[in-house]
Amino acid sequence: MKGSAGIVSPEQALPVLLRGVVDLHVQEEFVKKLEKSYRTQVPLKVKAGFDPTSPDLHLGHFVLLKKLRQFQEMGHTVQFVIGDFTALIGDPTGRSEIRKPLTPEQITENARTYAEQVFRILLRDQTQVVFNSSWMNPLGVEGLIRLAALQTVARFLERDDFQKRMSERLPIHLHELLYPLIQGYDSVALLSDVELGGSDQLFNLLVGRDLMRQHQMEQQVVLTMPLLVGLDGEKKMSKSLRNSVALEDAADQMFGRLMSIPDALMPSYATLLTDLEPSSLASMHPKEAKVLVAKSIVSQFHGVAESEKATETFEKVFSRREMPEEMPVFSVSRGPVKLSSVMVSTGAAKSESLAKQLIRQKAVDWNGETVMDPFLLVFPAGDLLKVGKRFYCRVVPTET
RNA sequence: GGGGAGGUUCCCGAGUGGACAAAGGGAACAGACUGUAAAUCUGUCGCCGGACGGCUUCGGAGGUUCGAAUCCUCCCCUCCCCA
Repeated sequence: MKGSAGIVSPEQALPVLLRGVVDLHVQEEFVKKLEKSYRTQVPLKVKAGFDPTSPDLHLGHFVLLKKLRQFQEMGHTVQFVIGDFTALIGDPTGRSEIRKPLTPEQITENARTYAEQVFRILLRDQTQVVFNSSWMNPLGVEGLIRLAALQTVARFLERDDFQKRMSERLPIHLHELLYPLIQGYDSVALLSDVELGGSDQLFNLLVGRDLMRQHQMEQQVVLTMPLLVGLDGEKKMSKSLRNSVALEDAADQMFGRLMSIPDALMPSYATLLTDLEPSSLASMHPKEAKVLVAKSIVSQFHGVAESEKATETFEKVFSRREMPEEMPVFSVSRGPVKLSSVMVSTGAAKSESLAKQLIRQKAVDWNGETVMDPFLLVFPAGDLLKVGKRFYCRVVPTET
């Protein structure tokens, strides 16, 4: 399935490439580009930008990455833009948050970890990683002003996140208006054929089209993907809302977190994160369907074997409430020690007060028995500690 | 530049001299029930401690008070109207 086996025909490519897509501007142009590319066997340049604002990518990003990967499998090239320049601004899309500017060190560091994570999914030889500072810096103030002259304030304020902020009397900073301009200019600099983004990016992406036209270039086709709803079932997935699943998560953890999504999320997860047919899942028991989806997602990151194993562990630990086969081992002073302090040193609780609180809530098991005494003293010798539903470990005395 | 409104704990949002670590809601965490779903019920929810108590919070810095989130002064930030 992978590799540069040439460009695939539009008939074959379209159903895959359009799966899950929200907006497509403009269908005819897209088909035309695909046809031309097929005819000439020159890959399309498919751009997607990422702000190096947070170092951890999650499944929300994966929606886009997966789509990019599909383009690659159809023979096209990805332009992976790291918005190191744009990061100075922070995308105003969405909320009222005003982002703090990142230091250059943070940006470089984030960009580096990005690459690591991204190439779990994207094909290296069909990916061009670029930093937008490399053309934004040379542009200079004068260039920026010329760019700004191409768009109007009315148009930039018309987008509904700004409208909303205005009606809620929240600040809009001048530089935020510049954001779409810069993102759009990336497309000019890169001569992109297609730009992909979240559906909330539509405005930014369309500005790209506009700027290209104003630069007498062939306009990019714009394609948006839905925003993945987070584990809470309400808000979009984001790390700061703590409703996300990180691409770096271990198989077990990833599987478990996916099993906790509300049923209502299933169809969209299936469509956007797997190649499963959502309609075929509808007739299944919701839990079975969820297992299938979770397994399929996990296998894309950890392989089939690992995802099978994660499924089994999950069934064992949570459905049958048995102990997992593998668990971390911590060594602690040989005792007598307060259980509460053991909990702190194993990371099960942040402080002894909190640990005792958990004990009072009957959340702590020591060797399979619920602990009732917050002041229990223990003599660790390979004992089993369980805190809450998820924390398991074995505690051994330190050697010396 | 002029006039008005406002900045409270993770978020929203009460509180206008003591009973305030600060109502209420949300989020989060834990327990019951389950399919680690949803819904529901219960508990916890600034930090620390063998729980009495101690320490740090209400934009910032000072001040007045026995005592301030609440009063005064200066500063910073935001919103609205006018120019």
